[in-house]
Amino acid sequence: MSSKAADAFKGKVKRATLAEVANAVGLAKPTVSRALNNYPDISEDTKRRVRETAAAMGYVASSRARQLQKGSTDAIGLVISSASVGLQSAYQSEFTAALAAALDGHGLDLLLHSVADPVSEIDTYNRLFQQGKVDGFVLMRTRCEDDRIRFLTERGVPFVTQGRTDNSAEHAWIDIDSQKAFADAVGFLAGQGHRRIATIAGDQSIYSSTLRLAGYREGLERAGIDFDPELVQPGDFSAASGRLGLKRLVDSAANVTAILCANDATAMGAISQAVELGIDVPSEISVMGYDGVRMAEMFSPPLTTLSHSAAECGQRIASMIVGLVGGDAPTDHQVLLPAQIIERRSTGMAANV
Amino acid sequence: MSSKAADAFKGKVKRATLAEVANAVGLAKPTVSRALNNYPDISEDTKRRVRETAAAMGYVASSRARQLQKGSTDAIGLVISSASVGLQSAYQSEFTAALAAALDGHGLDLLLHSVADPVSEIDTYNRLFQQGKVDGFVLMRTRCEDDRIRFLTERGVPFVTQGRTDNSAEHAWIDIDSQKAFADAVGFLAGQGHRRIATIAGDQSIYSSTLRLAGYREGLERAGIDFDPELVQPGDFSAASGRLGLKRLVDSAANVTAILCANDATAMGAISQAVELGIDVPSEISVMGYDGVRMAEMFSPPLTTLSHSAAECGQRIASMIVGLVGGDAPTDHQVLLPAQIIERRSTGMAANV
DNA sequence: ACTGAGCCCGAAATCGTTTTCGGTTGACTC
DNA sequence: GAGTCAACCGAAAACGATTTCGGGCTCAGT
Repeated sequence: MSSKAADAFKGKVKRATLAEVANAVGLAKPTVSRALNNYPDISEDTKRRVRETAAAMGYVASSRARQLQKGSTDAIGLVISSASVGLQSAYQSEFTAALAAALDGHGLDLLLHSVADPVSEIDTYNRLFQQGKVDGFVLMRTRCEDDRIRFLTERGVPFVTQGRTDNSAEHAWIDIDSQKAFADAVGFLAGQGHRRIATIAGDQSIYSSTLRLAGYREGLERAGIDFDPELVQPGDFSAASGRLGLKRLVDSAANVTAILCANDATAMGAISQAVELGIDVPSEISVMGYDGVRMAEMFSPPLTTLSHSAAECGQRIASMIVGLVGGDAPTDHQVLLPAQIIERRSTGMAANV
Repeated sequence: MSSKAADAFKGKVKRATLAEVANAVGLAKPTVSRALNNYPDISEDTKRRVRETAAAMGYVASSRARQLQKGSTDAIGLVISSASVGLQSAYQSEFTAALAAALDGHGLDLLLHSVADPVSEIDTYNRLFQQGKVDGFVLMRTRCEDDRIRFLTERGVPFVTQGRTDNSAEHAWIDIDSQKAFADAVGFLAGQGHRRIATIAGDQSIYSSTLRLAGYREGLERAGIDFDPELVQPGDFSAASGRLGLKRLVDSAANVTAILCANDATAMGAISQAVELGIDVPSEISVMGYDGVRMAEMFSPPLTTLSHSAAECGQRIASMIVGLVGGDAPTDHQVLLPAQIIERRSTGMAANV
């Protein structure tokens, strides 16, 4: 039964080969190859003839063979760890989709590989590249000291990170200026009369989290507000950490009137906790997110957040990686993008001063 | 500058080849190949020796060359259309992550390809397979009459769909029993005293939407409630359609006390609209979702929904596709999974009877 | 000592492209 | 009319693995 299916399958799947096309059109393989690849030393007439028969035969060049010969893959790798957030995060998946779309524009595919065990992460990068499955990588969620980056840099594997690191001078990266964004956000909240502005931070091993925190302090300083360590709650980008953070802030009776969250998920968690505690957002407490995920708009109340374009980020990364694979120096590709405040209804004027 | 980088890159990236390993260990290529692939006709001693030197040299077989010879790719394709939801939907991305993780267990990679223009969708499937970039496909969001399915079936390309279609007897699929799920949901709501139970449907060109609607009617009938077409709002799985649907239902003064939404995003949209309209959920109106996305738990109020395991779905699909690529008949792989009600706080007893 | 059976291993072909390097043509010069 | 130069095209090698086929060994059996 199943072997019959296999036979049928094999029968139908037989692709035309270059040699067959060459034979049909009465030319040699190399000629057909060059005609199809539009080489200048083939007459227009021949090209046309070749193209026609090739099309008629439904010929599509085997990328396997082509890759073997040319040495490149036309695919770039993205490894997500199923243990941690991976695509679970709305932002990550929006970004991934944008990236895939942008890569398509360059004729590249995105090879998505999930790794269960964080320990074997490096190994996966190595294998994927050594096997010749990808020409380079895109790294998400860069950590302050990121083993992956050291490893890839050492072997000269092309990659671009989304987010900087402790030694981002050395590699290609694209990042959102989250420090400025957070400073702006604090300024925005201060402008609404808030003085007791708390933050629920992200995972501090992620470099960007430290930047966001730095931006928070910078904004405070600029607004002439003293920094109060009590108003900094730890978090990990999860909605759960938002819930917990808000509860702690409320329990601490620190008179917080506004909370700046490390990302939108955290903000949503914080709000949902607030609602449960009978605290109104924004009249009693303002909550602000970061990332501008699609869902934020539909939340109740719609989330005030700092937004940046995942699409543009994807576009930029795509052309960066193309450049890198082409031999550009990593240091030639370092891009900082701005984020802007999107005011919705989770923030408002400070209540009691 | 950049050429220097390219040189450095090329220098570092030089992989060991089979011939080199063979040379180093003093054996012929085929022997080394078979030793590495653990063929029975190679002595244990030789295998060990080969493995050791291979490891020492950091040899990793080029999958390009291997694929060319063996004819298979060890990758399966997932094409998302950037125009429509794609990975934007929380459920789709959770599912994608689960799928990637499950495929990894079978030594397969997931090739993610984004297509901007829906018209070129079929063409993309064709090219990806013809080029030999993938061994098969996973299709998400199957439509009632799905061109992709006809196309792939005709050429005997292995694929499994997530969701049935009008002629799902012919192909491999996995699906959630959304019809039963919706019938159950209606029963659940009826059990809480609701009689005016509305639904905000999904895109009716998606097969599953029709099933959900059928389940809704089935549940109504079973609960002895008359079907009222006025209580069926059109939608498209978006939060926006949830907002609109709720507004329409409220405006119609149809005394709705419960709304069953096509998916979680729609439910969240409906709730956010309700809140804006000053309608309390669930005391004035109960809202129920479907899919059980992670975010639903953190919503305010936490969403009552119908949940199914994306992880299991991914697992099953992975082994199905492996079977299909191995030559199994598509009809041998058809799986229906149940969903179960997760009661949270967006639903409650009917208010005024 | 000779034969046949296993056990190991190697030579060469193969997968389907692209590249390198020439080799025909014909037109065009002087 | 020999020589030069383009313009086109083809033969063979290359990419790096796997598979097919067959050939040395060793060792037991007679």
